Amino acid sequence: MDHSAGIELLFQNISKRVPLEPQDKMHFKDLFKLQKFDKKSFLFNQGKSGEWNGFVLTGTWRVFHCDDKGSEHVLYFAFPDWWLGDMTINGSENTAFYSAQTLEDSYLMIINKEQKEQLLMQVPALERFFRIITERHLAVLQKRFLLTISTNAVERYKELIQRSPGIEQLVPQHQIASYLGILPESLSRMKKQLNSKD
Amino acid sequence: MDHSAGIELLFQNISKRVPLEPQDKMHFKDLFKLQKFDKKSFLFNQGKSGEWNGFVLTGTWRVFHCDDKGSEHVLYFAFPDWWLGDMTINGSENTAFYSAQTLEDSYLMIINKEQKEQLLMQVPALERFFRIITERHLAVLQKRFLLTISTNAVERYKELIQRSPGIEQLVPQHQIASYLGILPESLSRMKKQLNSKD
DNA sequence: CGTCTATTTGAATGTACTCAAAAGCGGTGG
DNA sequence: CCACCGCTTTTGAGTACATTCAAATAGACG
Repeated sequence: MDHSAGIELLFQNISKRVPLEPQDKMHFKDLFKLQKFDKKSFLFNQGKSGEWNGFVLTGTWRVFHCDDKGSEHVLYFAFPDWWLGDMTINGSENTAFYSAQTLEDSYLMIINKEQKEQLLMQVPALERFFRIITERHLAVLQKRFLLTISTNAVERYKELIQRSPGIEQLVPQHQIASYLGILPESLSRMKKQLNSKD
Repeated sequence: MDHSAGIELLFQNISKRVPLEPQDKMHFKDLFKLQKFDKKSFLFNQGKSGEWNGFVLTGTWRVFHCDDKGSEHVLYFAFPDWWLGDMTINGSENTAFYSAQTLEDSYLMIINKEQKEQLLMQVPALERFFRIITERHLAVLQKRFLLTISTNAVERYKELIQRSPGIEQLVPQHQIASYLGILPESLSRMKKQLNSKD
């Protein structure tokens, strides 16, 4: 994986939503950096600066928040071709509310938040792109939220493995439990129940 | 309340996030329509077209989804100076996933989704505006989601009345229960408990 | 005043949590 | 190659929180 291959994947990802002119591509060619992340390293870290956004080239990531009681809650997983970012308004302090950690060695295209802001000013197509994908993220989370308050963990588990088949090969079970909003013990019991019904 | 007063409020709302040129204002002056909604009427309706976005001038709204079992779940309430819209990707069918209903007589500035898309193309500042407020909505929902999976209903109730003091005077209790993701009976019991502890 | 809806109260049930401990699994060093 | 360590998953018993179903009370609106 090298820089120009990463830029090309990034370009393809954006082109799925908005048309990009060659001069637009020139603009972000230099602003995005390729970076390798070792397993278990962080792109941003709760309570710290959180000034980087990333586009996943390879590897699986988890974005999570650690609450006052010390429990971690997975907000989402990110796979190749996904975007990673913390868009928190964390009061006056400008610290991240979430942490992003790789589950395995990973390559990202990363960009500084300030530079991203500048880039969006210069390239209206990108502003449009991020408006569109943010709307999609919001729509997805709205449905997940409704699913969470209207059904039990069994339904949420079924929905997840249907929506993301193969996720159980990529992500350890206790983190899937965290994503579903339940404890690892509960997920284990649940799966036992489901298997016994075959 | 007349059209130019509505446009003025809308202009002020947008100006809080992005600078607007006089010619930008000219652009949407005619695209936004003032409309009065009687109590209990809808801006968009689950399963139907859902082609209107709105900006609340007066009145309180609820946006909710009705699940397969027939239960309604409040996604959010909207007050004056808030935006209303359904941004669902509902598969191939282009129908709304949510309904928006007024709790009282209300005035909105409304715009057709197609016209809005055109407007965003023409006015980059507006594209930027909607990117920013969508990010904020996402950030708010992320926190609400985490609160929902990490705490019990008492904590969520306390958080709500702290964040929106006076909401209990505007919204009936069973709809607050729905927003919290619990049944009206549970909220009633909860409040009794809380009162007995004073 | 009567009807319709919202709220309260009660008893029984279900779902997931807590605390505790055992079993499984993967990686590392001897 | 095996033994050990740390981490993940499983299992168990008891508990907390919110639901279900049912009925009574209170409030709002015409």
